[in-house]
Amino acid sequence: MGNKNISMAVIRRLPKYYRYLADLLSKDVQRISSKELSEIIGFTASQIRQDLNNFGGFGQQGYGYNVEALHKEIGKILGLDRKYRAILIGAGNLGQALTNYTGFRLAGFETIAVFDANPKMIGLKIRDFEIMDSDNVEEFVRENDVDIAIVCIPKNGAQLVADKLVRAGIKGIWNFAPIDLEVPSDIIVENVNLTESLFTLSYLMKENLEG
Amino acid sequence: MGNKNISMAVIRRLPKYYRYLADLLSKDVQRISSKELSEIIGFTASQIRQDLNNFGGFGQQGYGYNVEALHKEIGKILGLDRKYRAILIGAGNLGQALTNYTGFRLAGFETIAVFDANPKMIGLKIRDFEIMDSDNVEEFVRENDVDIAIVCIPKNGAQLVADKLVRAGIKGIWNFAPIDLEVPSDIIVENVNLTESLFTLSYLMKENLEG
DNA sequence: TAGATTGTTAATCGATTAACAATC
DNA sequence: TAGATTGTTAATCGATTAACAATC
Repeated sequence: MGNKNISMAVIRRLPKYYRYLADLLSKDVQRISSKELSEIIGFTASQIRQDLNNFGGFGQQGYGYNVEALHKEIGKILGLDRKYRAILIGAGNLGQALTNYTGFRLAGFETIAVFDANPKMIGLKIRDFEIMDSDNVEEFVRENDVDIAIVCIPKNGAQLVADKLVRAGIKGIWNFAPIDLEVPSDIIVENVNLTESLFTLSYLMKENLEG
Repeated sequence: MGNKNISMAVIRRLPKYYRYLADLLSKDVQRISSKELSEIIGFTASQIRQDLNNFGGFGQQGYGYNVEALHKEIGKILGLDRKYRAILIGAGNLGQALTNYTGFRLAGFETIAVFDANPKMIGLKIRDFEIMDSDNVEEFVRENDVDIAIVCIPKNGAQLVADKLVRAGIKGIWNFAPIDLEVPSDIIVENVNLTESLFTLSYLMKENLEG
């Protein structure tokens, strides 16, 4: 049962709800009204109620929301109760950082292999992973149950790797290459584009300095 | 002369225009119409014309846009012709990756110092930088001309560091800590929240699998 | 019960798209 | 000139906010 059309604007607010609810939970806050939450999270109370009601009536009139229950519900909505098997492609600086990134496991993602195209890297170890040859990634995805690929390679090779992954049956890509990958519409791509973020910062800095 | 109110939606599309125009330029394409650009970038032609006209009339009726000129103009709008002096705080995996990230210099950002709180890290070298003690960051910002700080530390210490930076007169923060920093409204904060990105991917994967 | 706060409908606002006169 | 395409105004669409009846 996929949900009726939830807009990306709503979806991208969900992790924020989850995070603020976890904070409240760690402070032993039992319940919270949309008004109180609005004050700490910075969305309007109205928006909070609208957002949550896309997924169900989690609150109670006159009471508000139970923090623990809501936190758990949003976790479920985000799919954090699931396990996804991931491979990482591109064991450069960023790739290594992500391999060691613990938030990854907390979200239910488990890295099962690491690949690189550089012969000097192949065979070296990152955490428990012996770096494998990128040439074998298609075969590996075919023969193992891989849900997502984390793509951390320069933009030149990225589309080619994406094509391989798609052929091998990958379901999602967490893409750090500064390029818009072209994939069939049933493959999920979530981009983290540091260049775009940096350019945005540059723009805002410039505007701010000029007044 | 700051621009009339440009929405964030428009601003976040600018880096994409810049990137696609660079691609066209590298393919020696001289001119392009909003319709042609729309086909490769995936925005509507109407939106492209609206977006660009926020900043000036860069096109010519009956002709379209000169690729090189437009690319250059957007670079200027993004402030890529400027120099910003940056420090990096938190020399862990991600911090090291960013220190070595070349796109950074291409955008006009120059790293001038690297800090870490871990005594075992202090004194070690990353690229040309001897890692300095985070305790000295406030003093350093005060005494040197620092425009932005790249914050790559765990969320616990992040607000405290941000407070120090603000006191010392920082103008912008590129924030990788998974927390919403509270800073005065004249300080620019650009967030890169890997956890939120990952949770979004998890949500979309789940929805996709469930149909 | 009275007070509080949700869930939900209606109103507003802003962003996107369509249309077309201006003009190269 | 005729054709193409912009710049810009108007129309549409979608997202946010306001309002309030339902109800705990």
